[in-house]
Amino acid sequence: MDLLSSAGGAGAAELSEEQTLELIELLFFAYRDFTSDPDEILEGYGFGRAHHRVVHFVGRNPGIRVAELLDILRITKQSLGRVLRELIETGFVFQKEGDTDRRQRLLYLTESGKDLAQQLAAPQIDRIRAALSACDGDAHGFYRDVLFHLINAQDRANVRRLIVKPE
Amino acid sequence: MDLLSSAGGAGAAELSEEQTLELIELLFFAYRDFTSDPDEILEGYGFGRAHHRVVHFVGRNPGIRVAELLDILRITKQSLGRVLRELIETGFVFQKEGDTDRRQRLLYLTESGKDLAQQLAAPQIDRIRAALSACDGDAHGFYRDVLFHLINAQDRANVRRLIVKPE
DNA sequence: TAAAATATGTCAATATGGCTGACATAAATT
DNA sequence: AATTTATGTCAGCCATATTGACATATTTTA
Repeated sequence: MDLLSSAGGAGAAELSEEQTLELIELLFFAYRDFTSDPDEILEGYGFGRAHHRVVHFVGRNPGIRVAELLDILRITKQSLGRVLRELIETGFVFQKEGDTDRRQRLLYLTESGKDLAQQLAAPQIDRIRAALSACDGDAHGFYRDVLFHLINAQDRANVRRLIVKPE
Repeated sequence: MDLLSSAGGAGAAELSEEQTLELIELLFFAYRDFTSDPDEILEGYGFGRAHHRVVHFVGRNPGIRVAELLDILRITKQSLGRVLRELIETGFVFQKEGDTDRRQRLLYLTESGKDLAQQLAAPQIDRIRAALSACDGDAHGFYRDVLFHLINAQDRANVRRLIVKPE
């Protein structure tokens, strides 16, 4: 084992500032291009990135409460309100009263909403698969672990619970 | 704090749609938190994320041309114009006429600009170092390679040239 | 040299997606 | 019965992006 290894990782010394800045920039460029495909599709519907996020998370979490969506997106209910109203008016999302708590407005995608979600996800899925195919070994595992640890420590448990779906 | 058991490998089969969707969501959450630290700092200056991007890329590429900055940010010159003007008026950026081409307005950070860039980068550097320390082995290399391959293929050479600095 | 292309800047109008603050309603909890 | 919670909405504001048109200076080209 390397004598200079850091405590947390398994043998990796701390990155230089230069190396870290490269990663900062790579994340910017990757995110820029990653969002560009759905952005083009959304234009055809008169929607923006905010609609994409709502459609995505409602699609992945049918029956999600408004409060939870707000916590995911970290925006105000006023901001979400407009986007949600548009998605409901145009028939991509619908609301259902909560079973146990009738104050809740549980959110679901309509069939059109599911189609849209799939259409938006497709190019991103392709892009990720292509990127991982171009990398060696367990790139998937490492990529996933690094992203996970970039999330605020106090939010990681919530995120894991949210994204990992039981079979 | 491991997320999932990882069983990838070289020449591994394509990721399932479910696995890919998890990566899509992780990128969203990682980016959300990654940008939150500088966002707070920027507020104190009355700046936004657009100012951050300009300060960052001018700081990393002293003497960058406006056209190249536009290509990096993928925004219109009108959008850049306002942000750039504010940064110049407040003394964080200055322009210099190009040596060979006097139409060019080469961009540089002032000392205040360098301070600001460093201040904005610091929490992101810390966050990346902490994330990589929490991961095994060559997480850095894999993370870097995946991000690189998420970039549009036709842009990768440009990005590499831009982010890798000669010693 | 004149014409065209390039690098940059700016004015005006518009759209999206955030924000704060205030207030309202219905339903659950205390 | 009073309070809290979950949600919605009105109004106004701000930041950041857009398109289109036009201006200026400079370089390149025919």
